[in-house]
Amino acid sequence: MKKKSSSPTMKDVAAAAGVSLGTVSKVVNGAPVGEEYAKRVRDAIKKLDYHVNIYAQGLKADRTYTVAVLIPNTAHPYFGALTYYLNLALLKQGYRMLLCCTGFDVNREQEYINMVQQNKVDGIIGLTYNPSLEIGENTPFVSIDRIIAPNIPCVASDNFAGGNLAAEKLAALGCKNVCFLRIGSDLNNEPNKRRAGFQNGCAAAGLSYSEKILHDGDDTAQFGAFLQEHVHNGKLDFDGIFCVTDGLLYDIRKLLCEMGMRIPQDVQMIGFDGIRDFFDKDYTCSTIVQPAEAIAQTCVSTLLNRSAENSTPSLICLPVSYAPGGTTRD
Amino acid sequence: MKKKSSSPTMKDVAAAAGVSLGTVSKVVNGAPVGEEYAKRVRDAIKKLDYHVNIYAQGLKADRTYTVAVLIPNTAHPYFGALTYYLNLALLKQGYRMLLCCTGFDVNREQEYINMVQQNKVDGIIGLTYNPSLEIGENTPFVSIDRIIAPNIPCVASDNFAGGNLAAEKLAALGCKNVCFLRIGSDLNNEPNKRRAGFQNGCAAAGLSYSEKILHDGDDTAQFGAFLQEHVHNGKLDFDGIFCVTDGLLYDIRKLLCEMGMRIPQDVQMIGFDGIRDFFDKDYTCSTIVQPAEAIAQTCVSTLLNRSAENSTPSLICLPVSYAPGGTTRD
DNA sequence: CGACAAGTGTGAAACGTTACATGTTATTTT
DNA sequence: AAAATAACATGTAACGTTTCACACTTGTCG
Repeated sequence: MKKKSSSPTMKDVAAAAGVSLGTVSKVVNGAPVGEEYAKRVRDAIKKLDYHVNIYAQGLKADRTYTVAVLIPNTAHPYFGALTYYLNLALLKQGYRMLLCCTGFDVNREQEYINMVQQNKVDGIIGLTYNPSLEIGENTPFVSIDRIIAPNIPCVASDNFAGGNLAAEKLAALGCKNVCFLRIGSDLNNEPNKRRAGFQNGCAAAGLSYSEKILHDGDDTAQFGAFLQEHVHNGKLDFDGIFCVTDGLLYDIRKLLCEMGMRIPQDVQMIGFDGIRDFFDKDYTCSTIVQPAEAIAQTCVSTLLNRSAENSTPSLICLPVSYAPGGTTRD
Repeated sequence: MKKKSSSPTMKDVAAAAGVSLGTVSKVVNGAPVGEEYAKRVRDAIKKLDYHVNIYAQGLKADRTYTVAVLIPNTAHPYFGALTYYLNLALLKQGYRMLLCCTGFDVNREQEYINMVQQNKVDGIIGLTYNPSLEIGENTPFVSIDRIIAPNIPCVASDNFAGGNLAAEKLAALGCKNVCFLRIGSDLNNEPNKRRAGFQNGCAAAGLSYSEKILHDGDDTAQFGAFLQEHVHNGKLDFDGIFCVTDGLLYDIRKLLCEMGMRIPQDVQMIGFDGIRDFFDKDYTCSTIVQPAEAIAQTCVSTLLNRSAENSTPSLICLPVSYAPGGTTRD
């Protein structure tokens, strides 16, 4: 017995419409076909509920309508949001998304890239940390937040402007002594420009600047020790803190609360990312908002148009904005 | 000029090893091959850096090593974590993951299912809300948190036990008057058993029980109004609150803080899901922890072994646990 | 009126793999 | 020692598309 559930093929459509295989293919792919034939084919397609087999298509045409997305971990709200918007933008363009979570593991990043290249995806969008990633010439790649090579487009929000904006806001909110906190890799990636932007803004506004920077693998308890050192007469030396991400802000907020500091009464805090609550409504802290949806859309359009215009800029910066979220007095 | 970058094919390997195409195929697929030949083939594969073309394989073998995952929105921490662990579990089994974010849209759920079925994925893992989902007979499906049909396995954590555990913990922490808060669809899905479990636990521990339940689309401000009604002489009627998810807990906590209530001094709160902080270390609130990693692994193993043993139970419940996270006095 | 071009349908040959029927050895049985 | 039987390599026919050379129809022009 023949498989009942097997989908109809182009051959079936051709037979039903009384035309040849090639004609059906042309109709499916929008090649010029006489109206009378085209109609017969379209009717047959509808009647049989025919859909092209992407594996046959991919084999023949080297075109798979599939894009691989490399992201560290979807469990992090910002990366999760980025993934969601990438999925949406790809869907809108008729592309499927192969998700590859790298878990911040530089080896897994490379393994995934090798894997998806053999799988002949149409392109890769990656937020990676491997400083010496090897990407095949034949697979279009768009990078997020990290400049990998001159010929690989990088999409990021304007991190320098964001850092600058945080300083301006803290100054406008009455802060005098501010502090920058960061943890993360020391790569020369875009988010690390937040610090320079913040320093620039502090200098312009005449704010007193301090900082504490930890690296991957450092014990975050060092932030607690640092903050303790800066308490005098029960008061914190800083009246404003800029955290490199909202995630870090949560942790620092917890530490400060345990130290008896009130937020925003005693210290005002600004984070970076723009993470929102469960209902996607309010921001969970005062924050510099990255335009996640715009970043995702830009990645997708850059990737899909890459071959079209070969004058793609190597860095595309998208504007950030400020949103109050309870950790500042506005 | 021929495409330089095109990958080597089985034919190239066969030529390099001096054997036939079929022999290479056997080696690749683990069929019995003479050791001498096998070695020649393995060497050639390594030398040419050959990898099978999954599109040719999928076309011929109807086996694609790809699983589609339907999830509402990866931007939500719990769904994001589930996605991450699913990705990991699938990778470990050699499967690729096609991500399909449905945005809680029942129509998109159905569209995605239709799409991935035509794309001949090997199976689907879905956390869906459409009460009348149509799933083709030929595509294995494993459902999360929702019983769709008797022949479709459902993986969920033990929601009833979790609700019960929340009541036990609140009682042990000294609560007398507790309240259950929920918002969401009214589907007969597994998470909705949290309420019954909590009621059961309250009755067993002699706690006074109240509840406020909102439905999809309701204005969450109603929770604020409800809580305001239950303030007498500046004190809240409840000394313990069980929120149906951690996400809801965050919002309620924010409301209570704005009302001047201190947590956990005035009210103790327990959520459900087990969302952790940015560094995957601490819990962000006291919570009933769903074993996200175990759920993901169970989904994958159930899906991949489904045809093997056709005696798969229709509901697989995984144990939950309690974790303090600052919103209770422990 | 014959030739030529433009437009468009047709059939066959790929794409890289797997499966199955054949061949070819090497090994065992009587 | 001849025959039967393993064991395993080979070649070929699919799988469902796309593409390309070719054929056929029309219409146009000298």
